[in-house]
Amino acid sequence: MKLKDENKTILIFKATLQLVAQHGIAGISMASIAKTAGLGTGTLYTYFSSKEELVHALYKDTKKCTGVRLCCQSIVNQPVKLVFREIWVNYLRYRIDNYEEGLFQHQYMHSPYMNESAENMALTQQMLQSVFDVMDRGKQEGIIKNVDNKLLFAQIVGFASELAESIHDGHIVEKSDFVETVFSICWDAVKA
Amino acid sequence: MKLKDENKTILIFKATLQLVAQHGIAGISMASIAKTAGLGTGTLYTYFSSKEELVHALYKDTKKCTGVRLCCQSIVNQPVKLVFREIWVNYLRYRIDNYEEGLFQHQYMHSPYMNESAENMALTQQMLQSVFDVMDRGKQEGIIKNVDNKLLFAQIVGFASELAESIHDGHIVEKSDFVETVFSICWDAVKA
Amino acid sequence: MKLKDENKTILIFKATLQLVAQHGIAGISMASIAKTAGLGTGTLYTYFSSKEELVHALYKDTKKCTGVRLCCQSIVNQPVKLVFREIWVNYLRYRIDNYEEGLFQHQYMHSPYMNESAENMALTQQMLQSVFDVMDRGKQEGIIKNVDNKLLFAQIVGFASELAESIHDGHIVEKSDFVETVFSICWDAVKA
Amino acid sequence: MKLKDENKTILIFKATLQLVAQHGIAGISMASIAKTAGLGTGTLYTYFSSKEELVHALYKDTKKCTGVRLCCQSIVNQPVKLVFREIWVNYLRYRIDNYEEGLFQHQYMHSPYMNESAENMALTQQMLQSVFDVMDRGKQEGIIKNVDNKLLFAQIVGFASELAESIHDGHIVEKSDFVETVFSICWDAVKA
DNA sequence: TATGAATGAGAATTCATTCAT
DNA sequence: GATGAATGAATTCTCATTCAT
Repeated sequence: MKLKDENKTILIFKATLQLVAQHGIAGISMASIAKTAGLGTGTLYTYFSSKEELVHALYKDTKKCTGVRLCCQSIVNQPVKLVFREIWVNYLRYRIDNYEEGLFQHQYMHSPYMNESAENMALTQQMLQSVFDVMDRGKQEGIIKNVDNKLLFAQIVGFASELAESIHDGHIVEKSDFVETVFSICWDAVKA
Repeated sequence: MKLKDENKTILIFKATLQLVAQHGIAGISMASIAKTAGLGTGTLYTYFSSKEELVHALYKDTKKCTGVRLCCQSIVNQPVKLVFREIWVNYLRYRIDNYEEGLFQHQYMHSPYMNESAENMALTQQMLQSVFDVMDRGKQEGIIKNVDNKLLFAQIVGFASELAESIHDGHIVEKSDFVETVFSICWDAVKA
Repeated sequence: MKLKDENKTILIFKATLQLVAQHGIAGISMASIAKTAGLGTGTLYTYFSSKEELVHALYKDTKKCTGVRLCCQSIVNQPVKLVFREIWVNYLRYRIDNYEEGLFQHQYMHSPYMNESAENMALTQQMLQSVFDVMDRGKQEGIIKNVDNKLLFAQIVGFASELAESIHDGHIVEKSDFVETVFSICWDAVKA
Repeated sequence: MKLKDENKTILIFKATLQLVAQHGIAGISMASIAKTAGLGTGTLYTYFSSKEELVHALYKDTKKCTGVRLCCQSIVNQPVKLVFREIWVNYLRYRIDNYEEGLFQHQYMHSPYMNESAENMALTQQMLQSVFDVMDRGKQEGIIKNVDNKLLFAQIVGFASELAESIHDGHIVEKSDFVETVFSICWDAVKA
């Protein structure tokens, strides 16, 4: 008896992300996913009961990864700017290196699949909180602008997203001082 | 594209944007566009020879609008910060008020339709240039960071996009000092 | 503009009945129905939203026909035996001449489609009542067995069904005195 | 069909009959049979080389049982009415108590599986003959209608079938005098 | 020109059967 | 021998496009 292969789930996820990056969420078909993953079409249904379920599961999976990347407990007590830098650069790195996931998440949220279940909402919220915590500490110390966290958050996320996209599209090329430069822009935006 | 009735073209564009906002570019069908526009399916083919052409035409149309909004010739000789503010706030306003168009453009660029014809490339470039011009002037005057324009551009576009999206999703609510606050963040990011 | 063609519904029903007679309810596919009806597969969905709906609609349609055949208002005041004979022979004729419909109804009732909606239940009940009425009159007149109507009904329906089936299968061949003979059997069964 | 475990064959037959009763012959899948029987899908193929073979084997099996029930050699020399009653009541009992088998047989005969092999034909014929023999004796004794045996047979089989079905569906409820009553109807139908 | 019924290619999904364990 | 994961052909259903009215 063959056992269900955890590995295959990853294979399917990878194939799906790749196809979404290439053709958008509109451009994926179960047939193309199966082919890309090197599986039979029927096999997909051993792991996911429908295309919809596959997409939802993938969203949850990538979202989980995003969260994990941002939360860096180890340095949480360091100076605000350092923590902030650590978090943001981590996030930026993640968005650049996992462009496909970011794109998928964005497309998912504006797709017929969008359903942002309570569960997924919670994941997002938890990710947000760790950033808000640092911001609040920065405000108390008077080194971060005293404005709605959400506005600051929009700035840092939007900037990172746009950078990742531009790099992916070849409009921006990473140079040696890239991280230094973009973080200085980011920090100036949020600092008091 | 025979322009039998300019009015109907607008009707079709509006219906398409609305549907893309609701269900993503993956979720539109000629039937649903026709129904939403209050037309027969066959009628769409009087105005566009195919679904693809419709989507491309819509992209070109919204892109043209974006460009028009950003280029404010009248004040081009005012102080850099003023011009910059004018351009960015205009853009932000546009992204907020025409959330559907922004979303459509983003989905288009990462979809099977993406074909970013030479013509569309030129449109984008032209839009960019007007912003780059101001930035260059600001650099000469020493009031804007002396870094790659594309990085600064990523910041202002990414921020505006994220704000528009957050407002649309109800995560951020516009208050009286909204524009003031977000522009101060934006300016701090780019200023020297 | 082409108008929806009532004729096509009949075409589809006929094709379906024919295929059910040939291969059973298990043996019908939308493709085969379309082909038999001389239509495109997609066309079926203009008339019925799903295979299931098609099957339900056909059941309702054939059931309605059955009811109409049995109710012969014109002779309802004639002597019991005459009315009874009229009804039963009509029914028998119907079952023989519309073997496909009878088979379909039977298969429907024992199929994944079986859902016997309240509406369909009502149709059946109404058909039953007209027979029960004659039986009751016959009992009052002392010429029909004083037993549960349902038992007598089982006899006349079961006999007719079996005859229709045997004729269809070629096991029984109708001779000149066929109706006379089978009705005498039927009447002896129910008469007091 | 390797008979590795006679027990499993029965398990499979039972599961199949149950599923056919629930969902019709159209509604059975190897997966559902395996699940209902508490076996793996692959296991079915140890006992039957294909779904088709399984269905044919089941038909043969139930048909064999039917035959056995009807042939009651012990009383074959008793008075005609007694023998006839014995056979018919046996058959009725069988149809009521094994409703699933009767339904399966009927669906089988009008399904894509219907192939009524020579072998199965012979089984049916043999069953018929034992009934025809009694009828012929009854005719000689002048106590049974002198009409084509097949017509009389249609009556007794059709009646029993309909009764079994009505009881199964809850339309008829067996009371203490049930057998007495229905046999009197049946006998009146065939008696001279 | 406007319409929506008709079409069939293509997408999602099911399922009999095979095969590795 | 028993199992259930893997497979792909077949099935249901969707949808861009055509065409009769």
